[in-house]
Amino acid sequence: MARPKSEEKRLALLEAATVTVAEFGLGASTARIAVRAGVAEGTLFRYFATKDDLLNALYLHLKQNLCGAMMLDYNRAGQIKERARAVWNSYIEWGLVNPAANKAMRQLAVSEKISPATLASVAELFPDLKALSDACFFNHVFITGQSAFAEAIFMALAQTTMEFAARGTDEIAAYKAAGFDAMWRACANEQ
Amino acid sequence: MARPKSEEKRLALLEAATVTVAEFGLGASTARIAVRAGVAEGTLFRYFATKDDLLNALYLHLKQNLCGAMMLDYNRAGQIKERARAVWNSYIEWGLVNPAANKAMRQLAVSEKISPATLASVAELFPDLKALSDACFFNHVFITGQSAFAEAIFMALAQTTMEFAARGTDEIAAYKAAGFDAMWRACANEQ
Amino acid sequence: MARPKSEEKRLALLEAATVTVAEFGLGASTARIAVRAGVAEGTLFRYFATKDDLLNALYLHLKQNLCGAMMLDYNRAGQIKERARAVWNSYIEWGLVNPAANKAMRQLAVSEKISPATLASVAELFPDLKALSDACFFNHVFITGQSAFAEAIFMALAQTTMEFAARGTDEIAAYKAAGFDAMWRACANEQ
Amino acid sequence: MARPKSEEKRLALLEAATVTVAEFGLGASTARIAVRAGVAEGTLFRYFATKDDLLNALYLHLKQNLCGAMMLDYNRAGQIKERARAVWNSYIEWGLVNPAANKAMRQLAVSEKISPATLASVAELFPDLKALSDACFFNHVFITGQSAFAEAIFMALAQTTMEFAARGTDEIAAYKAAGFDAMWRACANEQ
DNA sequence: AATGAATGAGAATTCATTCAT
DNA sequence: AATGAATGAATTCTCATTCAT
Repeated sequence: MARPKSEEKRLALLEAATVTVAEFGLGASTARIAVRAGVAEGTLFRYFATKDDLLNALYLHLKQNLCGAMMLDYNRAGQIKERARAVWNSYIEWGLVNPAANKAMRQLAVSEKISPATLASVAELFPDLKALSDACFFNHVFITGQSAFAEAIFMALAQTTMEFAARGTDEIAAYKAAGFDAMWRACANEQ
Repeated sequence: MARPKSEEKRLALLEAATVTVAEFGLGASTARIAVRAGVAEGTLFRYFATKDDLLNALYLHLKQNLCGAMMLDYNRAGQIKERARAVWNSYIEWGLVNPAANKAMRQLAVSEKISPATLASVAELFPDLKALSDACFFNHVFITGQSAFAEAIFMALAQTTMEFAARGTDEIAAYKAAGFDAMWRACANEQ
Repeated sequence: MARPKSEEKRLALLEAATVTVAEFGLGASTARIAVRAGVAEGTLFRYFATKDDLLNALYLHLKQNLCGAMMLDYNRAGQIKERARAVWNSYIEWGLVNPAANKAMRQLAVSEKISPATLASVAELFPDLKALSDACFFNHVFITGQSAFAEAIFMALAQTTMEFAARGTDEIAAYKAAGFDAMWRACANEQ
Repeated sequence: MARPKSEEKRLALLEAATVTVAEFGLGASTARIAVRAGVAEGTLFRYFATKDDLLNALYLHLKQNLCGAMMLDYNRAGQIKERARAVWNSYIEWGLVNPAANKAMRQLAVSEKISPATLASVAELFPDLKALSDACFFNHVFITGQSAFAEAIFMALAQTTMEFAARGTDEIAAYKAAGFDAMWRACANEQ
């Protein structure tokens, strides 16, 4: 092989896309992304055939990052509520530490650009999370036993909490706790 | 600028912008919006100096619509929980009846286009809603007594409920009720 | 109406496209064509929605020009052979006077860009020409009575003649006559 | 440049260029040609320094193929008319059997890409053909005795015949014969 | 006041060619 | 010798905005 395609460049492009999309929205130009990644514009298209491909790859990448962060402190043997709290806290912290990633992810989530295939890949990330939500909460949220609604509530509340926590550094811990309590009251079986 | 001649055209432009933004995202071109509104390309700019002005006006317009819908059945003399439920139901229904408006509103909400001035105007809409949230719930959500966090939770849960309710016509009522209960558990003082 | 779309600009664009395509082939860029026409590049696309549309319009335009030239001296009352010769001479002369047009036309003819609709429009140009070919020659060329083959031979020989005539100014008349004789021998009923 | 290693690859590239140019025109990308030839993008440029070089080599290659085919059945001892008919038939059949080659050749012929050197090389191909045309026909076509004009007429009529013959499989023989007769009437001394 | 023609700065994407491996 | 990653100029087309009518 002549030269292997560089994983480093791929990551640089995804990273550049993250901050550029966070700053300019989905209208962020491939030119700007390429410059920020330190590669030629043509190079971007060797790694991602179209801008939409890049955006889909970016969404998956960010979700992977997020889920990875959420599972870092995860203790399978812990109490259910404490496991949930650990995941919750990791989520909030990830968002605070990676504001651009979080912002880009939200832009992508409401856009029409994410393909069903990407959504399917995302859904398969970290089955532990799914097991957690199935196992420990949400039964009374919705009768059919499907936890998708409860999961969505979890995400929505976490997102809201994150936004408020991001405003003032002092109150982060307070928002984190209050948000978790609200989520727990809203969703959990056992109070 | 002097008051533009035709309020009717202004509304036609906002309506056209709603469906066009819902369909194409914020990249929707002014030409397309103008065509859909039945006016010439240049005419749009007699009503809104720039595209950003149009988007800001659109956001305010949609929020006004939504808030108006939420207050329609509002009975100031009712029980607190029933008042909250009425507002909740109105919100969900508005989203289901106006999917394009809801979608456009969400796109605008996560974009960078909405100015602080617009956000301030939106915040002042319908003080009754603020009073309701201040008066009746949420005290235990957050210590400082500011209800902004609780309001945001209300909106986030309503939005989530709407998305699920929109999927199947059968389960609308079930989602509406389950979502309200979750919100009430999460936020209200008195269960 | 604000301003009527200028026929003058349309013609300038077609003229510019003619010489630019003659010089650079079908790869001639829209930027170059617009500059040569003295309009902004964006303007080109207000007159022709796509480059292909422009090329189709150009083909039709050139064929109209050519056919117009061929019919200029046409005397419906003349002898058949003299009518044929007049058309032949007009064709050759048009090609010599408008080498860029002739060259562009040939490029377009062998390309895949010309749509069936354009070909149909071209076929309807100047029914007199069709009548001439039907009426006066070619019966013995092909048995089925369809004159398309004979017409194609006519065009092919004229094109060939034109190329040779274009080389030296002295021999134009000689080539014109020799070419016509060859064509007449090849195609006509009555010698 | 030293002789490149693999004649096989050179031919694969020319073959790939033939079908790719037939399909996409002269805009066919070198990358596509390389892929079709089963070699890497860069490899193409080890065999042909530039795309134009490739196109020139392709033109010469196709002409050689065609001329080779035309001379296959050539019987130097035969009757003049029969020799001419054999060449004619071989030409038509080559075009029908190799439509991509024929199409690519025509695109190249009208393009600006073919250099005088290539044209000169082509002109020297198969002196037998030249001898045939000198010897046997065309004297009355043009006074100067140069047979280039007659040759061009031969080619033009053959091309036209080929196009019509390619349309319907039934009438191939009929077109072949009718085309030859027309050519013979147009060009030959002795009827 | 309304129109829509005109604009030129970008937009995404392609491509011939080079060069490190 | 062969590869294919990298490049950046060029391409077609879009678009917000202006301005003559």
